[in-house]
Amino acid sequence: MRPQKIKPTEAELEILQVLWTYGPSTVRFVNEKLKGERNVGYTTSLKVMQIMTEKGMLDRYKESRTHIYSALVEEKATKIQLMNKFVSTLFGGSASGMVLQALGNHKCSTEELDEIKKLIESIEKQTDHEPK
Amino acid sequence: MRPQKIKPTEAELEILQVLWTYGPSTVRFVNEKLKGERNVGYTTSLKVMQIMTEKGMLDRYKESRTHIYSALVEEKATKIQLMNKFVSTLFGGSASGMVLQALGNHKCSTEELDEIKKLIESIEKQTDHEPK
DNA sequence: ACTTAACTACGATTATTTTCGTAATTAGGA
DNA sequence: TCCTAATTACGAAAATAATCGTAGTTAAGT
Repeated sequence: MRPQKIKPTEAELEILQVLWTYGPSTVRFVNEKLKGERNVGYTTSLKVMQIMTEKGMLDRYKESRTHIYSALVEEKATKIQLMNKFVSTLFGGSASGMVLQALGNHKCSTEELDEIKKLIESIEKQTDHEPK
Repeated sequence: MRPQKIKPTEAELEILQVLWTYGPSTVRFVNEKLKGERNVGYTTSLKVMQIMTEKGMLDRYKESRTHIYSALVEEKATKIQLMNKFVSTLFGGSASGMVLQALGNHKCSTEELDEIKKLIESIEKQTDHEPK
């Protein structure tokens, strides 16, 4: 009953990331951004984006000679799904297990840590008042 | 300068997960576990494990007619590396960003949340006393 | 109208990963 | 010892992903 199985490849994910961050963009723009990270040809990006469009991950419209592409798959839903898979494969489905690992091995600012604490407290409060 | 680049494929990761969880195992055992999740043939598992051995991810020794395989790549280090990549691709390198997302969309027990809080506090304490 | 630069379409190649069939090997029981 | 069932080795096909060259198209400026 779920909307659809979203399973972007590595290359597709990079492109989605650009579109999510900057909004609807041309192939040229996306490719420039990707080239900031690694070496990738223009037609390579073009091809992947065409395939993504076929798959229904992207939409596009023509503006003058170029196409403007935009993401059809939603950022939040996609990340949640990828994280679910990640957590289930590597941490036996335990989100807290992953969180402990993540916090233990990344530098976080005090502000970030505070934000997490706040979230935890709000979750705990909810649980108290609405025990389901 | 790092030991090596660990980049297990999906199938390899599943196998590592079994070996990490249950310790040194036969192909038969690993394959049974995998079949609990999805359909996969015996020789398929065998082949992947042979390849992993070639790559140096697994070691094995012969016991009677069967081989006993064990993971050579360390569980913690591997997970950390995979998480780093995951966080950097999907959350712009912000671990706290991922944590917020994870906590917001998974069910965690009160105990788990408390454990996370404890960790955060201990990190904050460290930062206070050893400002680097 | 012509030229040019940018863009798209598309096929094809390469690389990687996953899968499995088949033959050879081996140990244990009849 | 011989048969059988389990196991390994190996090659190769199938599936998936990533890459790029080339040809054709288009619009903008001259």
